[in-house]
Amino acid sequence: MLTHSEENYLKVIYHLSQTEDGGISTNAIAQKIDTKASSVTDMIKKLKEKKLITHQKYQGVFITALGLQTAKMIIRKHRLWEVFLVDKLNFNWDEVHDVAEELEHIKSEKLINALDAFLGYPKEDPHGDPIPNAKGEIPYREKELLTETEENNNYMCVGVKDTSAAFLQYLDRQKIALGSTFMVLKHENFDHSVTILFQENELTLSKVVAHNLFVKKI
Amino acid sequence: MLTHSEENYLKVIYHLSQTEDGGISTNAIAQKIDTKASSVTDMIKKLKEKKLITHQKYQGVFITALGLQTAKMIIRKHRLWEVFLVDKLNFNWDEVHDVAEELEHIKSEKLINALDAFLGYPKEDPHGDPIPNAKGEIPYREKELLTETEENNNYMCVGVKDTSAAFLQYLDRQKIALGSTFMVLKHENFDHSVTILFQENELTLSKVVAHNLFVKKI
DNA sequence: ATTTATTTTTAGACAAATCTAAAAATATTT
DNA sequence: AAATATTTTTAGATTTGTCTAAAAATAAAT
Repeated sequence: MLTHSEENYLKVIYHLSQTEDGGISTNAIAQKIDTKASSVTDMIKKLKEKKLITHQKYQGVFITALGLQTAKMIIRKHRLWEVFLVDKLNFNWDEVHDVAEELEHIKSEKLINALDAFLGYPKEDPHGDPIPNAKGEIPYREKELLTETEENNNYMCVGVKDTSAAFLQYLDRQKIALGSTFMVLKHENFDHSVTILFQENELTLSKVVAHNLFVKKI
Repeated sequence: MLTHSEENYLKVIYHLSQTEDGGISTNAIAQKIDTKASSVTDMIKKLKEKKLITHQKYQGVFITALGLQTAKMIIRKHRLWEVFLVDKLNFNWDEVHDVAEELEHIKSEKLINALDAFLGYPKEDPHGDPIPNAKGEIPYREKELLTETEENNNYMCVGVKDTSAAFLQYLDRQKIALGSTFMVLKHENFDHSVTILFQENELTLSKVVAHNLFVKKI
């Protein structure tokens, strides 16, 4: 049985493991959790003790198979709760993160599986991130960043990389939501902005925006 | 902002205040929380510091107006989550307590009010306990213990005093649920058992059972 | 009204999760 | 390859919530 704090660390280590190849550094974890490196070192000992990660001094952290499975179950809970908040309680997608961050620590397998069924076994959360099933399997969905797209092709928005309220609210103002479709007109070499044809209007998205929007060719 | 532990203590103090007249003793709290009197003394200092209770050494604890309102909001959350678990996730009424005990600490007013609306502003939880509204008002419902009833009158089961899984499962086996109706046939002087006519059968309930069933004359 | 019993509080300790400051190990630079 | 910089760990302190054991206050009983 893990504490809230242990679960938070494990989740961050899992996410970092997705993009990093080697071990995860103490500093990388500290930065994500917004804590001091010394606190991370302490927590590493606890997670290692519980066989969720491997670690040797001054080398990075590696997540174990047990850690991986455990992390996926936490992420499963987080994302299912997000779906609940949006689909059932009419939260906006920029309002769900903090509450889901609390709800993900509720310990009841029956609860989360019943919630999954109640929601109709959703495959993705409100930000387009995949929801692990009860076994920990993560559904794959084709997607690429808007920055990687080809001109004169049609795409559908299927996810966001940055899930900050600021970015999501920006998308709201542009009327861009998951499921929105558009044609990519032009990649601007100069500033890497992307101009799209969306709802009969030309819309230019900055490099930062384009680099945080996941799309799929249609 | 209160910790989980502070909220648990406050809730217990609230419940004890409902039945006790004078101040709530350290020991009474310790027994309910299943902890040591010294731990209670420590926590009393914290709750007093936060103006949720008043207390002077060796005298009992009294809950303040602020403490009362805070406690009601915790109970509101607990009971609304119980309704959610039973109505939406098909939990049985004997399975909801522990999970609701965790869920009640989730801190989001928006969440709880949205949940309330989603559930259709229920007045009572699955055990027949009243749910405080967003203002903290508690709907009153007429009820009495089965032990207090009159023979040859009809009653409806409207609540349980003991919410333990053991008692609730006993009621399940007898097919007694909230809303069940029956006629009280006989109060046995000898052992204070109560015989009722329920679903065309005579059923004798022990004093313990009868003393934990809330009913309403119909 | 003393003595005895119970309750409550205090004092000191411990585990969990954090911090600061300093030491140790590793990386980087010239 | 030595000097410098960065990262990581250790050591010791703090806060929260708990505990045990002893002291203090209150309640009960003879």
